Amino acid sequence: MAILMSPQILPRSFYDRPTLTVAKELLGKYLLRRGDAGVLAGRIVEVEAYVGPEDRASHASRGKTKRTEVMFGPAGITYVYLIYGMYHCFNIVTEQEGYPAAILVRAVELESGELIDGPGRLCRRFDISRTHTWHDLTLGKQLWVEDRGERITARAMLRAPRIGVEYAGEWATKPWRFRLKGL
DNA sequence: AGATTGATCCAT
DNA sequence: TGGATCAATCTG
Repeated sequence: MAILMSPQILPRSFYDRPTLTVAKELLGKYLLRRGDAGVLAGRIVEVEAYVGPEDRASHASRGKTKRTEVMFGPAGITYVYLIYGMYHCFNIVTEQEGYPAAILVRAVELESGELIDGPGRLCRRFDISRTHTWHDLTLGKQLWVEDRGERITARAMLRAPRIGVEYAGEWATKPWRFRLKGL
């Protein structure tokens, strides 16, 4: 007998684990955004992990600054930054407080089937901007992530180097991008 | 391939 | 305080 699972808001304990584990498990979860027009849902289909103070691709690799201190914060909060003066990028902070790590959400699939491919396009569609940084995703208000019971196997995902971090030397080659196959 | 755009960071 | 840089996207 199948167990029907009602959507579960991901708790802090989900995010407070090794970032690569959280990144893989975020595939198939749903990003939800409540706005004036109702609730928009997107199935997360691509993410990238930024892990620890040594990761030279990570904004946190040059230490704690006003911008990056959120990456050192508690798991389950958001880090949203502006890139190239034009686009926002939405990240989820992971691991224990004091350890800088986050996951960039790069693509989602809407319930209509439309693919929102790219972090800037995602933030534009979901109306996410820097004002949402430090938002707590575990409260189910405005912005949260749900488990709807879907499980993604390792062979259903593509693993590849992260995009746009060629400056990061050996860190640029780490296969810390995860994307569902066959989109 | 080149333009766009402005917040951020550090030193020239 | 100036200038290089940038976890992207669009247009050609």
